[in-house]
Amino acid sequence: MGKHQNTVGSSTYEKIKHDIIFGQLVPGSKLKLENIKSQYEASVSTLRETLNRLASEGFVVAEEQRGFYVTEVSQKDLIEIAKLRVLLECHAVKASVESGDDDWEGNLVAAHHKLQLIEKKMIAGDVSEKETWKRYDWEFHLAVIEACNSKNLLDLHSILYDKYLRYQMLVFTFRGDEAAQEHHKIFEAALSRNGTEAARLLEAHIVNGLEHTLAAM
Amino acid sequence: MGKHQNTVGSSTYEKIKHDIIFGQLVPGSKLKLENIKSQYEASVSTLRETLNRLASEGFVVAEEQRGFYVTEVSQKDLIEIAKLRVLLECHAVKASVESGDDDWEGNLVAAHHKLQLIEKKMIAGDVSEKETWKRYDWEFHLAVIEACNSKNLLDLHSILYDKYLRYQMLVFTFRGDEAAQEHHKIFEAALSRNGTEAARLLEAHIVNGLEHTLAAM
DNA sequence: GACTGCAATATTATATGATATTTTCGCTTT
DNA sequence: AAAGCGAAAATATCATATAATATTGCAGTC
Repeated sequence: MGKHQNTVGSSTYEKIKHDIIFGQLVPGSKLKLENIKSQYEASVSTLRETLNRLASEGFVVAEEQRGFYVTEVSQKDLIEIAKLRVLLECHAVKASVESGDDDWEGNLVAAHHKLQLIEKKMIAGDVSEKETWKRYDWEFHLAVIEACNSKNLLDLHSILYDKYLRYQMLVFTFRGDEAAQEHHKIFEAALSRNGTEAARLLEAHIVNGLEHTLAAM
Repeated sequence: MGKHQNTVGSSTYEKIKHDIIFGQLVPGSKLKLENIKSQYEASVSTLRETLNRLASEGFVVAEEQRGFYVTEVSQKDLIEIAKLRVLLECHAVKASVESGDDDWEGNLVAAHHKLQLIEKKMIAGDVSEKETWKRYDWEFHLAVIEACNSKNLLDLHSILYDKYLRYQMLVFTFRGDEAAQEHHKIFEAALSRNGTEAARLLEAHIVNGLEHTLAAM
């Protein structure tokens, strides 16, 4: 069902964002329009649209009359992002387990199942599908909070997740079995509608990931 | 001091954002490039850059190959935004009173003083400086949380404040003395480093504003 | 001889109008 | 009515012109 990219604009947006998150575009480097023009096969106007969008989201820094730069990384920034993710995601999970319906449960079960499958593969040593794994991780975390009933909250969370992901990719190391077990516990708490417990587990999960990443930086 | 933005791009960004927040551009209306081109005196490419930025922030909705629209308003959306503002701002104020230094205190005192001055004028019946009043309100709320030590948090809060402000402008009615007293109490709690109390007062302040706005919608 | 300040030059970002696609909408035909 | 077919309108993209910044080279100074 490969969703085909319609416009040049949206596909370059996806590509550049992907390249920032997955480290192909190194933090702090300058994005000279003429250079990236050939690399991403789009005109300057299209690229400027894209870079302006990414700047609003914080993946790119736009300096007036001086061009665009890939946003720098720092331990301080990572800590801020992790804390915000805790704040938003824990709040969201409580709201979500309160009002999640059968569809929500079904979706959550599916997302958890898929995540577990790929985590088993990864633990067994197959690291070939790093990006698929991260997509399933994203889908699981989203599924948990999706019934929080706030589009605004989900939108903010989505950007924070991507920023956090960028740091994880920067120092890529697999936390393996530990993370898988945390996911499973979060899943159980959410499904049994224990919002407080789910939030507690989620916070621990994010903080553990943070410390793992900080240590590797 | 009035720092002047010199590029066409940044000044049209400011103008369009202002016109959305202050209701000159009505919710849901289509932003046809040719039309707004003459209105804002910028080329289509420049306008597209601007509209893409505003779309990332949520003030504009971009529909692929179908153009741009001013984001719709709804009671549900307002409630979501108010709740998020409570979540972020209350978290921030606690962190801020923990680590605010003398500069922070000085800034806060100044911001509170200016806000009180204009609130007195407004209560006395002078409604001519609506925008100045709102700027001072913003500066006060920012001053309270500014020492929270998280640029990411302040950035998110800034956008939420503007979204909330848009709803307040939509149904403009002055809450007067009541809001002024709330501000004063928040100020006192923050200055005496009582984070929990400041957060409690802040939440009440935002919720009161929300109810006031909802009732008028 | 190295350092500072300044002007000429090259590079880069910004802004624009023109062109190519895509969508929309009215009209015809079934 | 519903489907199919253009013409008109709007969006997306591009190549180029303009304005700003960065760089280079050269003089004058310490």
